[in-house]
Amino acid sequence: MEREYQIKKRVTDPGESRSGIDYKAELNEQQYAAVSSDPGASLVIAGAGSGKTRALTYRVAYLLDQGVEARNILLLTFTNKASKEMIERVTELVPGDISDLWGGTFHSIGNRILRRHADELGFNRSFSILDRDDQKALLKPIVKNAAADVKNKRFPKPDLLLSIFSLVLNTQESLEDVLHYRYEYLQEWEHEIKKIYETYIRKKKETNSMDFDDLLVLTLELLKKDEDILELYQRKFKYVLVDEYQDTNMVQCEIVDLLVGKSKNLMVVGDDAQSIYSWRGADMENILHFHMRYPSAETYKIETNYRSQPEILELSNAAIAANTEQIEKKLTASRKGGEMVPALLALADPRAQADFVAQRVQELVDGGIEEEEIAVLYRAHYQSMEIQMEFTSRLIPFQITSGLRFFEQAHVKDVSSYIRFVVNGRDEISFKRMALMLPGVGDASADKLWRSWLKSDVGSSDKVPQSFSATLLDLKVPAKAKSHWEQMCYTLDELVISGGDEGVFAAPADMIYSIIEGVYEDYMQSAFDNYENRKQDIGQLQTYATQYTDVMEFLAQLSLMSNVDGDPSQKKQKKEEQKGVTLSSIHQAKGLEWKVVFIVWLADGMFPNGKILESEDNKMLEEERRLFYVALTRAKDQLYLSYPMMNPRSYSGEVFQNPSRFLDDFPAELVDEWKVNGW
DNA sequence: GTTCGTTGCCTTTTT
DNA sequence: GGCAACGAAC
Repeated sequence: MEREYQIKKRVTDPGESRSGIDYKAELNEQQYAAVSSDPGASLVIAGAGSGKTRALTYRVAYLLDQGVEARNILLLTFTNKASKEMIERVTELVPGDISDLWGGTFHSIGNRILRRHADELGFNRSFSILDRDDQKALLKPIVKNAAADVKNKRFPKPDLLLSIFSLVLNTQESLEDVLHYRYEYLQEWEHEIKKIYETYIRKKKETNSMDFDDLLVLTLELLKKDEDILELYQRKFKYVLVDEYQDTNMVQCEIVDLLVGKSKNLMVVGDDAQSIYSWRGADMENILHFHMRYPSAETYKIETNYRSQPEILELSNAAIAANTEQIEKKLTASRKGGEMVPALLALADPRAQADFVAQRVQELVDGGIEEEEIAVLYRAHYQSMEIQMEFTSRLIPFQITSGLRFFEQAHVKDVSSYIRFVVNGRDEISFKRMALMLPGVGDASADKLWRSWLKSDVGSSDKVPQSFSATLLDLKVPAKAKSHWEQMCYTLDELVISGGDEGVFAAPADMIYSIIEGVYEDYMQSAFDNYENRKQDIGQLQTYATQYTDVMEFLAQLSLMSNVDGDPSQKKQKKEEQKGVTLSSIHQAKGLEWKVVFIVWLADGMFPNGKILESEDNKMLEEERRLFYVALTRAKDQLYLSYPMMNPRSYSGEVFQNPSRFLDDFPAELVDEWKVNGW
């Protein structure tokens, strides 16, 4: 017998909120308007330091208070760090459990969706994720084998090719157009590049691997292709919120539009003045023309800056005013001024600049400012060299958001290659990485081994094998490698627990243990001079892995999480409260703030970047200026702008440098010029 | 086929 | 000044 039964939605009294938050009291008028806006589409333009994150987190709380269920909310952010922070803050705000809320970066949400439906796209659910290094490893042999002219010295390097491919995917332009409009000087190779591109795509499929761009592009493809799946997610995500909307690209924008569907309950938050990712395909048009896609959208502006001294804000506003393309808004300071006028310093050379920064930092610290409240920002990582050296010799503690991420270090990738291969038997890159660690095995032998593996019954099946050694031990390896090879095979066996007709994966942390004991410790000792440090890193990786029971989730996390966002050492760092002065690229400093900020290398050709000046592309120069704006608006109390007048190491031969043209964009009286040692 | 040493090249920003 | 690509010897 059937019986109709309905679960009724609990009705909440509109006057009383479940969390007990007094929204009107805790938010300013503009914030409140945005947070309490009606369902439907809304565009929130939130200036630097205006409490953007606050608005977004309160919006989520507000929705929950309105009776919206957590599992019906999707919160898209730009970095893992931002998503973590927001979810933590929402958890503090509302009483209920919000673990059902989907929050994360576009890439991680894409990964989550693709893991469920990869087979629809010709992939297996255990697909590997390729980082830049893996991509290069995959692409290199393709370029080598490509016909004709690739031997030519001027033929683009794999790195450049990958950037081009990435742009193609992220802008959804054709390869021909990208070459034509952005890389005119490469057009003569169009035919070869196209062939390489096609082979690269095919190879990714063959090896059951996706690169970062695929996580977006294939998600979009899936949603476009399969109406049922699209509907499933449209029904699930009744409310979609997007942070840093000014930095979304075509693909991300389309994904959002599709997911939002007919309900159109979408809130996007951003600041066009802080759009700094166009080189990654980000398109400011998305935010500038939001109302064209959502004609009924309400626009909210949040224009009170709580962060900076008025002197700093005034300077920032003046600096960005030189840009033509922007949404009109006027940021006003809520803070009182008078502490300090921003300083401008011309130093003799990079060493003198480092000297100045270090000495000033010491004075500030002696004056009672904590090191954690100070940051040194620069355009490119290599510009931090002299400062690192100076800080080190003066024993000033610092933490650096370096170019290399924790998970991208060779030894971490070595260890994970064993796991990746076991999980995804078609992962050629990982297999070869393992093989190349054996003595006497080079590219050629690795390739041979790989092909024999593929031909074997086990290797050609998508099932998880119960034993690797049963197949791999039969393969021919160079005599030198024999004993190591056997050891490796038995180690791989340990990563799988034999179950019914298919193997079952061991826990990630146990896998790492087996790998260290079985093969990697020996290898590490022979291959690296700083063996001890690396061993510690691997130990950290192992500790980190204990949080995970699902290997695939663990691997995805390794690929998607960057160092800055939250590497495994973060727990340790938290104990020490992120010790030291921060050295960071401006891109990575986005969304953060410090009491004291130094911006260094403000010389033409360094910042703005020389390549951009050469290109004479005004759009790119404007983006560069926005980057400068982002840097300026990180400062709360004190701001120091400096540049070296000479750069002896400049490889362009230009030893003397001009001050950055951005310094001409504001009236001179907005800064104090500090004269150092009579210069 | 692999490894090691030399030359010559080029330096942005990241999920 | 670092790394990739190339060429020469094991």
